[in-house]
Formats: sequence, structure tokens, C-alpha cells
Amino acid sequence: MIDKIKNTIRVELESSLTELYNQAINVVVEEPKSNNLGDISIPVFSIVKTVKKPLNEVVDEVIKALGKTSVKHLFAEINKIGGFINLTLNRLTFSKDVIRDKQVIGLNKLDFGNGKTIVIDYSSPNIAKPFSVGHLRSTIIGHAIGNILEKLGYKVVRINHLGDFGTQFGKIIYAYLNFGDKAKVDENPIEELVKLYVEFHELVKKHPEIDDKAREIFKDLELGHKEYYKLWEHFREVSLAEYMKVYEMLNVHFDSYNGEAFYNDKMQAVVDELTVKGLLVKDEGAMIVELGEEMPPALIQKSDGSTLYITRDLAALFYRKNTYNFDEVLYVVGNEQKLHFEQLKAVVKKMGYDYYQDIHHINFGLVLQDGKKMSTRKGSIVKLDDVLVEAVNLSLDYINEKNPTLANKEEIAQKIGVSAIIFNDLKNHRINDIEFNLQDMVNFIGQTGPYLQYTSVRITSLLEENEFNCEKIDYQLFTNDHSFDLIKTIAQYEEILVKAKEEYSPSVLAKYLLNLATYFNSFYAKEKIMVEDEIERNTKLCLISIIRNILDEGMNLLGMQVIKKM
RNA sequence: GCGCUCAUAGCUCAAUUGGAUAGAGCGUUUGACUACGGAUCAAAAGGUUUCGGGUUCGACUCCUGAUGAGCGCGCCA
Repeated sequence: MIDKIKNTIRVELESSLTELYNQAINVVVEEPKSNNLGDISIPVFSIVKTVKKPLNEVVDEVIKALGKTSVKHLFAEINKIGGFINLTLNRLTFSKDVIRDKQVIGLNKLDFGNGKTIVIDYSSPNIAKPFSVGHLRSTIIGHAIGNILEKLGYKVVRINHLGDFGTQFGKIIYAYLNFGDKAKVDENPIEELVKLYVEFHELVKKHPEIDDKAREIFKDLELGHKEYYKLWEHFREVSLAEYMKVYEMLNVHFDSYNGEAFYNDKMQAVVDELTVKGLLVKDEGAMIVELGEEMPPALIQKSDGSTLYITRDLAALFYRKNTYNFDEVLYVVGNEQKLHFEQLKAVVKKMGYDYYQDIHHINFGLVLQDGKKMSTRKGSIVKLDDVLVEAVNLSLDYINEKNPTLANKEEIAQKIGVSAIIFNDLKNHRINDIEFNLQDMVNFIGQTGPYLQYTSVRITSLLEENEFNCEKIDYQLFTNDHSFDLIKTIAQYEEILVKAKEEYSPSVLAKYLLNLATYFNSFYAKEKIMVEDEIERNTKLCLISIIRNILDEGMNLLGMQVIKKM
């Protein structure tokens, strides 16, 4: 709402000042750092520079122009301090507008997306490998972005592009056939398969020739070798069953589980098209697409004829464009694959499809351990189960300490623990690397998931026992500082969602929710809600109900669980 | 070697994308429930924004050099 006002001021000022000075004027409208300076401010330095007139004169002329804008009635004061013009909102009118506007929050999708389709590729774990904390990031970030997009009115297609193909299967099958133990693998599939994978890499150091064997096996698998195919199918099945447990716990779902293998029969078409368009070049036995000086070439086909990662990604992209006719496609994949997606876009551009511009790599920082990337090959992977179990146990400890008589303790501990992990991941911008630190992940005090849940619970317990009616309220009560902070924050909600979309970063929403909760808790410490006076009580209940609606919806969008007691 | 990303309080992160006195949480110290949930609130201490140089009314933000860290760089995904 404030953004709307700012925008109106900017547009109207620009047009009237451009007319006044007879040259193009750019106006900057922003919010001052500290609240006591006002609600909206306009620095005029750049205008002074373009029109080359004394600062004071320009300030007065801008103020005069402000008086003619369509939003002038919203302001109680206009002050000039140096080169800044500070506007103070009329708190009474603004509060009325906000409260009336926000009572229906959570019921409506916004029309920002206008029904456009966005395909989002996230989670995408590698079959026969444990679900790592790295994949957890992709899952959490992708899920939250998907939710936010849906709320904004986009049609979202969620795809789990399983890593169920590639030379790794040659390695695993080789290891399984040569030194695997069938009974052990059946009993504890993922763990045993990883052991085999790690053992294989140990063995390669002494016997480099088995790498070629593995590649051969994969090549045969690609061509439909029966025994290998059966093994592959089995590995895929047991792995997916494990992942589904995680998805259930996180409450994450997908529209499609088509992984890399799904595109096995769609790759020749890609190779053919590249050939027809004259983009494919033979180099050291392999087929590549040259991408100029800035980028290394894209390797499309190995010298033995089998395909590579980027070939499958191209096939997948074309399939998705044909099937869903997306307006944008998002890949929620770690930072280390940046070059890969730049190459992907470059190849698509060279093929003459201008939707290369709609491909976005939503990169995120690595999960580091002792400052280094984790690697399955070295066996240094942290299992997700351990993390979640730890978080749930800890929240159960908290409940036993703080609220031992609570019903359904285990269920609530589950919701708190899992949500804490989710929030911890989303609260910072996704581009930051994170050092894996269990203690940080399960911290329940301060800027955390439980803080948001606790705030919501506090409000819920007040609302459940009391009736209220947002028609009978006294807007004058919103004009003190600690109430108006809340009104202004409430007013920002939709703008925050739009910003989260523009940056593809759920952290924008996460930080906003913390901010809202903090203002509420501060308000709560200063004001008694259940007062005698009916109008005042009603007014406060109405305000906090709107706050809770936003908190709850915001938490759900992030993928967190809302609870009523804790 | 080349490319990309990053460097802000002891720690984890913000800073309206070039604006005013660089803000939060954790940790440390102190204070607050006979009013509704203390997983909370209030306050204090803590900074040459890694280091030079430049651009301009104004730089944490842009350019340039250095240092340090991470990631990537043809037959893995």
C-alpha cells in the first residue's frame, strides 16, 4: 500500500516537474531510515543537479507540486530537512484504509501473476544417494517459491527432476555385481548403495580402468540391457520410497516425478536438431556446441555416443515447453552449477528460441562442513533424518520444560522441529553459503521459526476465547507509535510477496514475518488487550486477528506448520 | 592458470538496489509477569563496512588494484 502511494507520488511529480522545468526529471521516492523522520521521503539532490537551480528553491517547488498530487490528502505533515522532503502520513485515514483492506487476507489469491505458468524444478535428489542437507535446501526453497507464486496468482507446475540416470549407475551396478551383498542392499538400500559408490571410488584410485567398465555398463543400460535395467529400476524404487518419507514430513508435493531417465528416448531428437542447425562440432571424438570466448563449449555427446547432463536438460526443457507452455522455468539448483545453466541458456539461444530469456537458475549457496563442500564420493554427507530427529527431540524437551501438560506433545514437537529447520534455511538470502551447524539449525530463541509460531499461538489463545467485530472499532487507537508500526507493516504484505517473487527469495517474506512478529510482541508488552471498554477491546482484537492471519498465511507459504498451542 | 561469487559487531545476517545517525538476532551484562503464554519484552556494551586508490552533492553499495575464502573450468551430475 505504501509502495502504491510512493509510486503515485513519483509518477505525478515526474510529470508535473518535467513540465515545470521543461526537461526530463527523475524523482526518487523512498522511506526514511528512522521512523521519526516521517513515513515517506524525497531526496531532491538529483533534481537540483539536472535543473541547476539553488537547492532551497527546488525544495519549495517540489513541495508545491506535491500539493497538487492525487494523494496529498493522505499526509498530515510535510517537512524539509536539508535536501530531503519528509512526508508524514495521516495516521487515522491510513489506518482505516489498511484495516478495511486487510480483513480478507488469506482468502484470496492475488492477480499479480495473471494466470501465467511457471515451471519450477526443485529437490531433484540423486537416486541411490542419501537425501542430503544440500537437497533439503533445494526442496525447501523451491517449495516456498512455488507457494508464493501460487499466492500471487501464477499457475505453478512443480517438477522433481530425479537424478535417476547417468554414469553413476554404471559405477553402482559395477560395484554391486562385483562386490555387493544382495541381502544387505535389500535390507538397507540407500546406505549400502552409498557404501558401494564410495568403495568404487576408492578402488578407482588403484585401478583406473574400472572407470571405463562403469561407463560401458551405463552405455549398455542406456541401450536397454535387461539385467542392468532391472537393477536400475529396483534401485530407483527403493530410493524413491525413502525420499517420499522426507517429503511427507516436510509436507512437500510435486506434479511430476519425471527424472532424467524419462528423457532417455527424447535425446536423439535434440542431437538431430543441433545437427540440422549446424551447431554440433566433433572435437576429440566428442560432439560439442561451441559457445564463443566467454564460455567453455557444451559437451552434448561422449565419444562413445552416450549423452550427458546438458543433453538431458535440453530434452527436458523442450518437453516442458511443449507440455506446459511455460512463461518462465525455474531451476532451484546449487551455486556450483552456475556455468551449466549459463551454457544451457546459451545453447537454447543459439538454437534460435528466444525463450532462453525465461530460464532462471535459482542458485543457492552450498552447505559447507568445516568450510568445504560436502561430497558423497568422499562419504562426507550428513543425513537428513539425523537433523530432523534432533530438531524434533529438542522441541519435545522444550515442551516438557515449558508446558508439560500439553496434549499431543509429539505431534506438536514434530511441527515445531521441522518448521524450525525450514525457517532457519529460508531466513537468509539463498545465495549465502551456510556452514552446517546443528546447533544453529535447532536454535529456538530469537529470529527463529518457533518465535513466529509462538507469536501466532499467543494471538490465537486470545482470539479463541473472545468474540470481536471489525465493524465496531475506534481507529484513533491506531495512531500511537507502537500501533501504527503494526498498521504500516500490515500494509506492506502484498508488496513483500511481489518483492519475494522478483528476487526469487523467500527470505524477503521470512524477514518480513519476523519484523511483524517483533512489532506485535512489543505492542503486546505495552498494551493490555482484554480491557473493560468494549470498543477498545474490539479494536485491539481486530488488529491482532489481522496480524495472525498474515503470520499464519506467511508461515504456510514458507512451508512451515501453524499450531494453536505449544 | 582462467572464470564466477563473496568479505559488514565476538558469531549468524540486514541495510529501501547510490541517500540522512550502518540495523537486528545469538552470545555478554542488567532490568520486567497478583494484565491476557517469560520460547516474550525493555536497556547497555560491541563498527576505520578486509586493505589501498578512484568516480560525485553523497559510497557498505559503482569502477580499479591488492589480500583472503568458496565454487566452477570436455567425455560426473
